[in-house]
Amino acid sequence: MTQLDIPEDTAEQSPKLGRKRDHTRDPEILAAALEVLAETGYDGMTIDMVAARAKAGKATLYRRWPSKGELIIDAVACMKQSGNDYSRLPDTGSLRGDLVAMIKPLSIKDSEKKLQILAGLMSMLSHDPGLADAANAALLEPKVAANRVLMQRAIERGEISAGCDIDLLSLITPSMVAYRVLILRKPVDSAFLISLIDGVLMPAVGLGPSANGRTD
Amino acid sequence: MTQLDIPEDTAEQSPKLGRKRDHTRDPEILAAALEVLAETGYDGMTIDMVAARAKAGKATLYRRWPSKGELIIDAVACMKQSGNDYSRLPDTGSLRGDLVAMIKPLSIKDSEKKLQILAGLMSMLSHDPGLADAANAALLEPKVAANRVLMQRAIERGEISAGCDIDLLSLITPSMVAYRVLILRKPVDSAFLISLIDGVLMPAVGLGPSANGRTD
DNA sequence: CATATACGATACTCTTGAGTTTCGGATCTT
DNA sequence: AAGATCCGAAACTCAAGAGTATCGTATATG
Repeated sequence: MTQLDIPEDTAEQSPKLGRKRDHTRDPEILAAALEVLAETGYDGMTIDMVAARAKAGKATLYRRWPSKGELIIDAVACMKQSGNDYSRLPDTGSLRGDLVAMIKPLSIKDSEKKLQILAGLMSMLSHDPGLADAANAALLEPKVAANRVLMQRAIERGEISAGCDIDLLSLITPSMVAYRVLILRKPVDSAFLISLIDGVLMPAVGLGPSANGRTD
Repeated sequence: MTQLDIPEDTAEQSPKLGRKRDHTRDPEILAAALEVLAETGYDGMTIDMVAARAKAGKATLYRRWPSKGELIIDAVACMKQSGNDYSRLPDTGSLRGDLVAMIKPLSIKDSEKKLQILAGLMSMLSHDPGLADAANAALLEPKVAANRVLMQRAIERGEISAGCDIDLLSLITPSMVAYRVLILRKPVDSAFLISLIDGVLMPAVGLGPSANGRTD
């Protein structure tokens, strides 16, 4: 259990004899598992649901993964690839500009889907630390890391004080978005995110209402 | 379903004839349900577990609640009474003093227990809005409301600007504590909470590092 | 003491879902 | 075309848990 690295993706064993091809269906199956997981939660989700969603046979899933638990661990771990791409971050010259540039409808939808998956796993996180780390690494940490990089760059260019608690501040937006989506069940819009930037983050890094290039 | 008010607590019907007493066991049973819920989550929890924990028979639970779902709805709704008492809030004269005065080991333990209960319910909140509202009202909103009152008083005494987004700021501590407990699974200590107060909340309300009575 | 009621324990039914097996058909290799 | 292998569908086994029913007991009333 709790094997989180993904040793096989494509081209797993040596293709010996006449068979169609290797586990090419894996991506569809894992995507189907994530969809069902987001919709019904881990306990509500059944293997038959995943198989039907992927238009695959239940036996196919069990030929590939030993159990339901391993399947979802694999599915969550594989999320690190899919979803939003945080490898090329905006660089507008100001921290506020960078943070605002991160607000995109696609990014919001991606966050909401990831949070639904997280909600489906939540009750297991306390009992399986490995799954908790994997879920965090795949679902939340990418966004947190992006925030951290933007703030670190702002420190390096002398825009904000080096005394800021970057590790703390980079968690604020993700945690507030999670609260709003999962608990309050309100939509996340750019107005909410701008409020966080201007009402919380900018003051916290020492850039008060008059210390930046806002036009409002 | 989703009947959230609690019409009976003690003295429910007219005691007609010779029976021991009415549903005096209700509090123990509901407390047991909350314990099991926090430990195993809604789906992992069984009626037998709750009955055993409360040293009651399974039939007793079904004589009192029609289903497992109704039992936990009742249990969550009844949490509004128990737990920390936010009716008498500190009044130290300064917002920072009030916020710091709210930090107590007992309050932290209470929050962590409530968050475990929340985690156990999380996957159902998307499918049952009534349960989501009840869980929020019982588990998180009391603390949020307390924060809001403290900030509102700071506005009224002229300590902070009336332009602060109090409804937003009062969510920061709860959401960050939830993130830390449920996702990062790190302990909540006073150092973390002080960091939030001094590194996030105070700057956001316009009380920078030199504008308050801190001695550090 | 007699009676009625609520309780705890336990045995029971019934549904659901995890995991297994079987089988016919499709596809790739040779 | 022949053979080997993988796949999807569906029938199957098995365990667990929700909810029900029964029974002996304890207790309060009268």
